Amino acid sequence: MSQPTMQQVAERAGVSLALVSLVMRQAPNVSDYRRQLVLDAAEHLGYRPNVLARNLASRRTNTIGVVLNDIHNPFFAEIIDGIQAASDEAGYRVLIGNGKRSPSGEAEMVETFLQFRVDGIITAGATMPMSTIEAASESTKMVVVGRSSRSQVIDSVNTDDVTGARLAVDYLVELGHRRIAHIDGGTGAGAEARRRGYSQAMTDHGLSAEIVTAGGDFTESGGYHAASELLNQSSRPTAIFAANDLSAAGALDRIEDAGLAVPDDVSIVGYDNTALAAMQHLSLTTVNQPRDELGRLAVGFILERLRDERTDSVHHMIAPTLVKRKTSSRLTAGEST
Amino acid sequence: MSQPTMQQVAERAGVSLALVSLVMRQAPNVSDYRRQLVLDAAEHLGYRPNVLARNLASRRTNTIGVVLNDIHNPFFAEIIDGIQAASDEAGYRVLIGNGKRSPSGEAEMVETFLQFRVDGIITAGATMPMSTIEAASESTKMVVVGRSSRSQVIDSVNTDDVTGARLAVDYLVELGHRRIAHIDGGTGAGAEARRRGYSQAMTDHGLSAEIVTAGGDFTESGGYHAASELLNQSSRPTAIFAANDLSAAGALDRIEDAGLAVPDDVSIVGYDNTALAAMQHLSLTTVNQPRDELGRLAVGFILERLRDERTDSVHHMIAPTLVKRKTSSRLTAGEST
DNA sequence: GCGAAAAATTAGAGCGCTCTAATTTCCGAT
DNA sequence: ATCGGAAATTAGAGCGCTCTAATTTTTCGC
Repeated sequence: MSQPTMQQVAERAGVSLALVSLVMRQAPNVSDYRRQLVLDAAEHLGYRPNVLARNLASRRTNTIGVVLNDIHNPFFAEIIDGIQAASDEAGYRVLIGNGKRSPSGEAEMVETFLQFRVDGIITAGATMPMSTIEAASESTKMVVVGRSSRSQVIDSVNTDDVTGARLAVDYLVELGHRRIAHIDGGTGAGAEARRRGYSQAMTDHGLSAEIVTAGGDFTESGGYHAASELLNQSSRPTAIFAANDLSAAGALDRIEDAGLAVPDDVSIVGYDNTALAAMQHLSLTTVNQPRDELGRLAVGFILERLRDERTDSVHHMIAPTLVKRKTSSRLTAGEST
Repeated sequence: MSQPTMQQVAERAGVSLALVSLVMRQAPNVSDYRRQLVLDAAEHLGYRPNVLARNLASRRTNTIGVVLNDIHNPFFAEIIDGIQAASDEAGYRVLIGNGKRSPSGEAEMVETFLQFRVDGIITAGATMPMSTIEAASESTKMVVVGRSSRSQVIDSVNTDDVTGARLAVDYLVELGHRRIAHIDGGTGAGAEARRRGYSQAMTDHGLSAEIVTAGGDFTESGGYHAASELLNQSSRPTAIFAANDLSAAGALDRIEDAGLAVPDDVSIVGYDNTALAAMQHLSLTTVNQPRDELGRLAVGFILERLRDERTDSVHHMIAPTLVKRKTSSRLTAGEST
């Protein structure tokens, strides 16, 4: 399992170690003749640069680490696309870590990436304490995606969740709904803001008495159980605004289990506009977050910092939009009873 | 951004570099007194081991890399759980790479992991040439998951796809279906075997004349388009066996778009039994692959090799099972016309 | 054909850690 | 006190690469 080293390549090519290094780093000022000698020797030996040694010596890894709160949540997986596209363009490789939906799981992945000395870390939907993230920022460039932040040191990219939640509520009210319940995201990233947007919007519409929140956790089963709770109430809601698509899907399941129809008996609005929501079979009305753009911007912020183009923190907030699909409809007479 | 080193910790603790190294590696034979001195100094300085240097010197990374064919496919994401659980137990960290559904994307991730000198690589649903994988196995321990292999050097873990496909066809035939079409997985991992199992089963049931395969690619949109193709045929199938859940979901969408009902007009069976299929709203009849077990076994194989407990290759094949849900039903008189 | 500047190549000192071998310290037994 | 072996600690040589400074070779104007 021992691999050929630069030294061996150098010997075979009859040049110095340093020249091989220059060739491997695509440096200019290497004659075509020698370059070819080196490349041939490397090829022949099956030489593969040892990134560990290279990074140790150069103090750069050309790698961006991405810590996903939950690899099973399509929202996070979709952010990866934008991250990868932007990283590819910039010549950075991306490594992914799964936080297993727990703050400690996320923190461990951050620690792993720090030990690998990655050039930057993007956390998507992080639930770990901001202090953990700020501490990490002393060692590498950190960007938080999908979680609001007013940190003086950490950059962030996210959509305006308060507005997003309002969008959902406004729309449901417009459809005639009044008993609009919310399945929240618990301690998940963005959950608090969405909860707040929901409450504010309800209050603005004079529906503060109708505010009902069931505890979810951004998972399908969480949504399922929260919906159970809502259905067991004396006056069940005619509409549910779920904090993300996954829990909206869970709620949908529960409602259908109860023999009720969506949207005829209950309207549902999700959040994120993941591929899941777009499936025509589900066709979930939801609040769109531009995942690809979120990912691209996050990479951009890291690159800016790596190039020392900026040192003060930036908080980029994107306006969400509502995507109307088939899980929402005008309140009918029968429903309101 | 410069980090404290062992040297600095040693100076602050008033001990040698070597002693700090011993403490960091949890070596025995270090007095409690000195150990505490070192730990305090490390704590105070915010010392964090440099994995690059450690790995370079020790020639081990304690890391397993996982290359997913497609991070958006829940089947692969679910395999991660088993991999992570088993790795955690063994004290290995796991890093994930996304192959972006392309052989070259996968190969690049393998190369990245090799350059990082990970101790082992698990490829899930790999579509890259076996030769690429075998080449990589000269540098690290490789395991292939979800793709059959009879390689003399690479270990593999997968379910018996031929049998799985038969299970699906047998069941549909049992329900009275004869015009059973297949949406395949194109060049995806396992696609060939499932296609073969489908054909064999159809033939065994005397239905070789009914064999119809539409080209898919393991994605939702692929399933959607393949279903279009099938619906446009003169005699449309009464049942569709899709090569995975994602394409089954796509087919479902297309069928509903056409104003047909599932399962009343067309029965659908998927493959993988991902969380997607289990969603009650979809409730997809499908062939179960034990994702968690696949992941755990894969890690186990790597560990065995790392411990030099085995050098000859192992091909572990798990028997799939059928999970009957709501997208399949007995053929009714109306359908067969 | 000569000297100076430009281009190409190389020597060598790290990067931060591990690990073997050597050294020092500690202890109980004599 | 003294000795031997076990326990604890340390010196120092790498691991495979980068990068600055120095050296050698080439190029070109006159």
